Amino acid sequence: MNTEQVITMLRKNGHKVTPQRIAICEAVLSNKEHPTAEIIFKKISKQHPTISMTTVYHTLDLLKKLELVHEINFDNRVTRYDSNVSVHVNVICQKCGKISDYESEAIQSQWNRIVSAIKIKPVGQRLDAYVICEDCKG
Amino acid sequence: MNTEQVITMLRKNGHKVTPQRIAICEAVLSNKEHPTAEIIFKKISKQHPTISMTTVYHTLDLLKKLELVHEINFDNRVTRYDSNVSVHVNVICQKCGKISDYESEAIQSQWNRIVSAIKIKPVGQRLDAYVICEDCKG
DNA sequence: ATTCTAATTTGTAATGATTACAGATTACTA
DNA sequence: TAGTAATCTGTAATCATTACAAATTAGAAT
Repeated sequence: MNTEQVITMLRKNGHKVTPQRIAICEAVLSNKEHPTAEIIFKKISKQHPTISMTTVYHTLDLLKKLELVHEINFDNRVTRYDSNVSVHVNVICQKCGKISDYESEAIQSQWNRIVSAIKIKPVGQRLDAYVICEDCKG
Repeated sequence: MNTEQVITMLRKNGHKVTPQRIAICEAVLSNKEHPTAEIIFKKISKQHPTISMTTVYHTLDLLKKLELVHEINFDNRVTRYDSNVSVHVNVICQKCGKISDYESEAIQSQWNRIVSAIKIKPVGQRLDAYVICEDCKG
Protein backbone atom coordinates (compact mmCIF):
# COMPACT_ATOMS: atom_id res chain seq x y z
CA MET A 1 0.00 0.00 0.00
CA ASN A 2 1.51 3.31 -1.10
CA THR A 3 1.03 6.70 0.48
CA GLU A 4 -1.65 7.77 -2.00
CA GLN A 5 -3.74 4.80 -0.97
CA VAL A 6 -3.19 5.62 2.69
CA ILE A 7 -4.48 9.15 2.14
CA THR A 8 -7.57 7.72 0.49
CA MET A 9 -8.08 5.36 3.39
CA LEU A 10 -7.63 8.18 5.93
CA ARG A 11 -10.29 10.25 4.14
CA LYS A 12 -12.60 7.28 3.87
CA ASN A 13 -12.39 6.78 7.63
CA GLY A 14 -13.05 10.44 8.35
CA HIS A 15 -9.50 11.44 9.35
CA LYS A 16 -7.85 14.66 8.25
CA VAL A 17 -4.86 14.55 5.95
CA THR A 18 -1.95 16.61 7.23
CA PRO A 19 1.64 17.00 6.03
CA GLN A 20 2.85 15.34 9.22
CA ARG A 21 0.62 12.33 8.72
CA ILE A 22 1.74 11.90 5.15
CA ALA A 23 5.38 12.05 6.20
CA ILE A 24 4.91 9.57 9.02
CA CYS A 25 2.92 7.15 6.86
CA GLU A 26 5.53 7.27 4.11
CA ALA A 27 8.33 6.72 6.59
CA VAL A 28 6.69 3.78 8.34
CA LEU A 29 5.16 2.01 5.36
CA SER A 30 8.30 2.18 3.26
CA ASN A 31 10.54 0.95 6.08
CA LYS A 32 10.94 -2.82 6.23
CA GLU A 33 13.29 -2.72 9.23
CA HIS A 34 10.65 -2.59 11.96
CA PRO A 35 11.51 0.94 13.09
CA THR A 36 10.85 2.43 16.50
CA ALA A 37 8.86 5.63 17.03
CA GLU A 38 12.13 7.45 17.65
CA ILE A 39 13.66 6.28 14.36
CA ILE A 40 10.59 7.56 12.52
CA PHE A 41 10.80 10.82 14.45
CA LYS A 42 14.45 11.38 13.57
CA LYS A 43 13.94 10.58 9.91
CA ILE A 44 11.03 13.02 9.64
CA SER A 45 12.69 15.78 11.67
CA LYS A 46 14.87 16.66 8.69
CA GLN A 47 11.86 17.73 6.60
CA HIS A 48 9.59 18.71 9.50
CA PRO A 49 11.80 20.26 12.17
CA THR A 50 8.89 21.13 14.46
CA ILE A 51 7.33 17.68 14.55
CA SER A 52 6.81 16.22 18.01
CA MET A 53 7.05 12.70 19.36
CA THR A 54 3.43 12.95 20.45
CA THR A 55 2.32 13.35 16.84
CA VAL A 56 4.41 10.37 15.80
CA TYR A 57 2.81 8.23 18.51
CA HIS A 58 -0.69 9.44 17.62
CA THR A 59 -0.23 8.66 13.95
CA LEU A 60 1.27 5.24 14.64
CA ASP A 61 -1.76 4.50 16.81
CA LEU A 62 -3.98 5.53 13.93
CA LEU A 63 -2.15 3.23 11.50
CA LYS A 64 -2.45 0.46 14.04
CA LYS A 65 -6.22 0.96 14.30
CA LEU A 66 -6.50 0.95 10.52
CA GLU A 67 -4.60 -2.38 10.57
CA LEU A 68 -1.84 -1.00 8.38
CA VAL A 69 0.93 -1.71 10.87
CA HIS A 70 1.45 -4.13 13.73
CA GLU A 71 3.25 -3.45 16.95
CA ILE A 72 6.03 -5.74 18.10
CA ASN A 73 7.02 -5.36 21.73
CA PHE A 74 10.33 -6.49 23.14
CA ASP A 75 11.88 -6.87 26.55
CA ASN A 76 13.74 -3.58 26.32
CA ARG A 77 10.32 -1.93 26.44
CA VAL A 78 10.72 -0.26 23.06
CA THR A 79 7.90 -0.82 20.59
CA ARG A 80 8.74 -1.52 16.98
CA TYR A 81 6.33 -1.08 14.09
CA ASP A 82 5.92 -3.67 11.36
CA SER A 83 4.37 -2.58 8.08
CA ASN A 84 4.10 -6.20 6.98
CA VAL A 85 0.66 -7.22 8.24
CA SER A 86 0.44 -10.49 6.33
CA VAL A 87 1.23 -13.85 7.93
CA HIS A 88 5.00 -14.00 8.20
CA VAL A 89 7.79 -15.07 10.53
CA ASN A 90 9.98 -12.50 12.29
CA VAL A 91 13.43 -14.05 12.56
CA ILE A 92 15.04 -12.14 15.39
CA CYS A 93 18.68 -12.29 16.47
CA GLN A 94 18.94 -12.63 20.24
CA LYS A 95 22.21 -10.73 20.31
CA CYS A 96 22.02 -7.81 17.89
CA GLY A 97 18.24 -7.58 17.66
CA LYS A 98 18.12 -7.53 13.87
CA ILE A 99 14.78 -8.68 12.44
CA SER A 100 14.24 -10.36 9.07
CA ASP A 101 10.83 -11.19 7.69
CA TYR A 102 10.06 -14.50 6.02
CA GLU A 103 6.88 -14.80 4.06
CA SER A 104 5.71 -17.57 1.79
CA GLU A 105 2.74 -19.57 0.65
CA ALA A 106 4.09 -22.50 2.66
CA ILE A 107 4.29 -20.54 5.91
CA GLN A 108 0.79 -19.23 5.32
CA SER A 109 -0.68 -22.69 4.83
CA GLN A 110 1.20 -24.28 7.76
CA TRP A 111 -0.08 -21.51 10.01
CA ASN A 112 -3.59 -22.04 8.67
CA ARG A 113 -3.35 -25.68 9.64
CA ILE A 114 -2.22 -24.75 13.13
CA VAL A 115 -5.10 -22.33 13.74
CA SER A 116 -7.67 -24.72 12.31
CA ALA A 117 -6.31 -27.44 14.58
CA ILE A 118 -6.94 -25.10 17.52
CA LYS A 119 -10.36 -24.27 16.09
CA ILE A 120 -9.98 -20.50 16.21
CA LYS A 121 -10.26 -17.67 13.70
CA PRO A 122 -7.52 -15.24 14.65
CA VAL A 123 -7.82 -11.54 13.91
CA GLY A 124 -4.04 -11.35 13.79
CA GLN A 125 -0.87 -13.21 14.67
CA ARG A 126 2.75 -12.81 15.65
CA LEU A 127 5.26 -15.50 14.73
CA ASP A 128 8.78 -15.01 16.12
CA ALA A 129 11.74 -17.30 15.65
CA TYR A 130 14.73 -16.41 17.83
CA VAL A 131 18.18 -17.14 16.45
CA ILE A 132 21.79 -16.09 16.74
CA CYS A 133 22.46 -14.58 13.34
CA GLU A 134 25.53 -15.35 11.23
CA ASP A 135 27.18 -12.04 12.08
CA CYS A 136 26.83 -12.68 15.81
CA LYS A 137 27.90 -16.34 15.70
CA GLY A 138 31.53 -15.50 14.82
CA MET B 1 9.83 -29.18 36.30
CA ASN B 2 9.04 -29.05 40.00
CA THR B 3 10.62 -26.88 42.65
CA GLU B 4 12.95 -29.62 43.88
CA GLN B 5 14.38 -29.92 40.39
CA VAL B 6 14.76 -26.15 40.16
CA ILE B 7 16.76 -26.13 43.40
CA THR B 8 19.04 -28.80 41.97
CA MET B 9 19.49 -26.80 38.80
CA LEU B 10 20.24 -23.62 40.78
CA ARG B 11 22.94 -25.44 42.75
CA LYS B 12 24.37 -27.01 39.61
CA ASN B 13 24.72 -23.58 38.05
CA GLY B 14 26.38 -22.16 41.15
CA HIS B 15 23.47 -20.12 42.47
CA LYS B 16 22.52 -19.96 46.12
CA VAL B 17 19.21 -21.36 47.26
CA THR B 18 17.21 -18.92 49.37
CA PRO B 19 13.67 -19.03 50.75
CA GLN B 20 12.72 -16.15 48.49
CA ARG B 21 13.98 -17.92 45.41
CA ILE B 22 12.13 -21.08 46.29
CA ALA B 23 8.91 -19.14 46.80
CA ILE B 24 9.27 -17.23 43.55
CA CYS B 25 10.13 -20.34 41.56
CA GLU B 26 7.17 -22.21 42.98
CA ALA B 27 4.85 -19.31 42.26
CA VAL B 28 5.99 -18.82 38.68
CA LEU B 29 6.43 -22.42 37.62
CA SER B 30 3.07 -23.55 39.00
CA ASN B 31 1.18 -20.63 37.44
CA LYS B 32 -0.14 -21.30 33.94
CA GLU B 33 -1.75 -17.88 33.59
CA HIS B 34 1.31 -15.97 32.39
CA PRO B 35 1.60 -13.83 35.52
CA THR B 36 3.27 -10.44 35.79
CA ALA B 37 6.07 -9.68 38.26
CA GLU B 38 3.54 -7.82 40.38
CA ILE B 39 1.17 -10.79 40.56
CA ILE B 40 4.05 -12.98 41.73
CA PHE B 41 5.07 -10.33 44.25
CA LYS B 42 1.58 -10.08 45.72
CA LYS B 43 1.15 -13.83 45.98
CA ILE B 44 4.46 -14.22 47.78
CA SER B 45 4.00 -11.24 50.07
CA LYS B 46 1.56 -13.24 52.19
CA GLN B 47 4.27 -15.70 53.25
CA HIS B 48 7.24 -13.33 52.88
CA PRO B 49 6.04 -9.89 53.95
CA THR B 50 9.48 -8.27 53.52
CA ILE B 51 10.11 -9.43 49.98
CA SER B 52 10.88 -6.70 47.47
CA MET B 53 10.01 -6.25 43.82
CA THR B 54 13.73 -6.08 43.06
CA THR B 55 14.18 -9.64 44.28
CA VAL B 56 11.25 -10.80 42.19
CA TYR B 57 12.75 -9.22 39.10
CA HIS B 58 16.19 -10.65 39.82
CA THR B 59 14.85 -14.14 40.27
CA LEU B 60 12.70 -13.95 37.16
CA ASP B 61 15.79 -12.87 35.21
CA LEU B 62 17.61 -15.88 36.61
CA LEU B 63 14.83 -18.24 35.53
CA LYS B 64 14.91 -16.63 32.13
CA LYS B 65 18.65 -17.21 31.78
CA LEU B 66 18.19 -20.84 32.86
CA GLU B 67 15.55 -21.11 30.10
CA LEU B 68 12.86 -22.11 32.58
CA VAL B 69 10.53 -19.26 31.68
CA HIS B 70 9.98 -17.06 28.67
CA GLU B 71 9.07 -13.41 28.70
CA ILE B 72 6.07 -12.20 26.74
CA ASN B 73 5.94 -8.46 26.20
CA PHE B 74 2.78 -6.55 25.38
CA ASP B 75 1.89 -3.07 24.29
CA ASN B 76 0.94 -1.99 27.80
CA ARG B 77 4.64 -2.36 28.65
CA VAL B 78 3.99 -5.01 31.29
CA THR B 79 6.02 -8.18 30.98
CA ARG B 80 4.34 -11.54 31.54
CA TYR B 81 6.20 -14.72 32.35
CA ASP B 82 5.40 -18.01 30.66
CA SER B 83 6.52 -21.22 32.36
CA ASN B 84 5.62 -23.20 29.26
CA VAL B 85 8.87 -23.15 27.28
CA SER B 86 7.86 -25.78 24.74
CA VAL B 87 6.56 -24.94 21.28
CA HIS B 88 3.00 -23.74 21.77
CA VAL B 89 0.53 -21.11 20.62
CA ASN B 90 -0.54 -18.27 22.91
CA VAL B 91 -4.16 -17.51 22.05
CA ILE B 92 -4.62 -13.96 23.30
CA CYS B 93 -7.91 -12.07 23.55
CA GLN B 94 -7.52 -8.56 22.14
CA LYS B 95 -10.12 -7.21 24.52
CA CYS B 96 -9.65 -8.78 27.95
CA GLY B 97 -6.05 -9.91 27.50
CA LYS B 98 -6.66 -13.46 28.64
CA ILE B 99 -4.06 -15.93 27.35
CA SER B 100 -4.64 -19.63 26.69
CA ASP B 101 -1.89 -22.02 25.68
CA TYR B 102 -2.34 -24.59 22.95
CA GLU B 103 0.22 -27.32 22.65
CA SER B 104 0.19 -30.44 20.52
CA GLU B 105 2.26 -32.77 18.43
CA ALA B 106 0.60 -31.27 15.35
CA ILE B 107 1.52 -27.70 16.24
CA GLN B 108 5.05 -28.80 16.96
CA SER B 109 5.47 -30.50 13.59
CA GLN B 110 3.84 -27.70 11.60
CA TRP B 111 6.22 -25.25 13.23
CA ASN B 112 9.15 -27.52 12.47
CA ARG B 113 8.14 -27.45 8.83
CA ILE B 114 8.00 -23.67 8.88
CA VAL B 115 11.48 -23.25 10.38
CA SER B 116 13.01 -25.84 8.07
CA ALA B 117 11.44 -24.04 5.11
CA ILE B 118 13.22 -20.88 6.30
CA LYS B 119 16.40 -22.91 6.83
CA ILE B 120 17.04 -21.75 10.39
CA LYS B 121 17.56 -23.46 13.73
CA PRO B 122 15.75 -21.26 16.26
CA VAL B 123 16.89 -21.11 19.89
CA GLY B 124 13.31 -20.23 20.82
CA GLN B 125 10.02 -19.01 19.45
CA ARG B 126 6.86 -17.07 20.22
CA LEU B 127 3.63 -17.94 18.46
CA ASP B 128 0.71 -15.63 19.18
CA ALA B 129 -2.80 -15.86 17.75
CA TYR B 130 -4.96 -12.83 18.50
CA VAL B 131 -8.68 -13.41 18.92
CA ILE B 132 -11.79 -11.96 20.49
CA CYS B 133 -12.71 -14.57 23.06
CA GLU B 134 -16.22 -15.96 23.59
CA ASP B 135 -16.74 -13.92 26.76
CA CYS B 136 -15.86 -10.68 24.96
CA LYS B 137 -17.84 -11.39 21.79
CA GLY B 138 -21.19 -11.02 23.52
C1' DA C 1 -12.72 33.43 -0.81
C1' DT C 2 -13.83 33.72 4.25
C1' DT C 3 -15.36 31.97 8.38
C1' DC C 4 -16.08 28.42 11.53
C1' DT C 5 -15.16 24.43 14.23
C1' DA C 6 -13.59 20.23 15.50
C1' DA C 7 -9.53 17.65 14.67
C1' DT C 8 -4.78 17.79 14.93
C1' DT C 9 -0.29 19.32 16.44
C1' DT C 10 2.90 20.70 19.80
C1' DG C 11 5.49 21.30 24.21
C1' DT C 12 5.52 20.12 28.77
C1' DA C 13 4.47 17.42 32.61
C1' DA C 14 3.03 13.03 34.52
C1' DT C 15 3.11 8.02 34.58
C1' DG C 16 4.76 3.64 35.91
C1' DA C 17 7.24 -0.69 35.04
C1' DT C 18 11.80 -1.78 35.38
C1' DT C 19 16.74 -1.09 36.67
C1' DA C 20 20.69 0.91 39.28
C1' DC C 21 22.68 1.44 43.46
C1' DA C 22 24.47 0.76 48.10
C1' DG C 23 24.05 -0.96 52.54
C1' DA C 24 22.29 -4.91 55.38
C1' DT C 25 21.72 -9.70 55.51
C1' DT C 26 22.58 -14.56 54.64
C1' DA C 27 23.84 -19.12 52.28
C1' DC C 28 27.50 -21.79 51.89
C1' DT C 29 32.53 -22.96 52.26
C1' DA C 30 36.49 -24.24 54.87
C1' DT D 1 32.43 -20.74 63.82
C1' DA D 2 34.01 -17.43 61.08
C1' DG D 3 34.59 -15.49 56.60
C1' DT D 4 33.03 -13.88 52.22
C1' DA D 5 30.75 -13.46 48.18
C1' DA D 6 26.15 -13.69 46.81
C1' DT D 7 21.70 -12.20 47.71
C1' DC D 8 18.09 -9.25 49.51
C1' DT D 9 16.00 -4.91 50.45
C1' DG D 10 14.58 -0.01 50.12
C1' DT D 11 15.14 4.00 47.67
C1' DA D 12 16.17 6.64 43.80
C1' DA D 13 16.83 6.96 38.86
C1' DT D 14 15.52 5.78 34.14
C1' DC D 15 13.02 6.49 30.03
C1' DA D 16 9.47 5.11 26.60
C1' DT D 17 5.00 6.33 26.43
C1' DT D 18 0.72 8.93 27.66
C1' DA D 19 -2.02 12.88 29.55
C1' DC D 20 -3.03 17.41 29.18
C1' DA D 21 -4.01 22.03 27.51
C1' DA D 22 -3.10 25.67 24.49
C1' DA D 23 -2.06 26.88 19.63
C1' DT D 24 -2.70 25.69 14.97
C1' DT D 25 -4.98 23.99 10.87
C1' DA D 26 -7.78 20.96 7.49
C1' DG D 27 -11.92 20.78 5.53
C1' DA D 28 -16.81 21.96 5.63
C1' DA D 29 -20.27 25.54 5.37
C1' DT D 30 -21.45 30.01 4.01
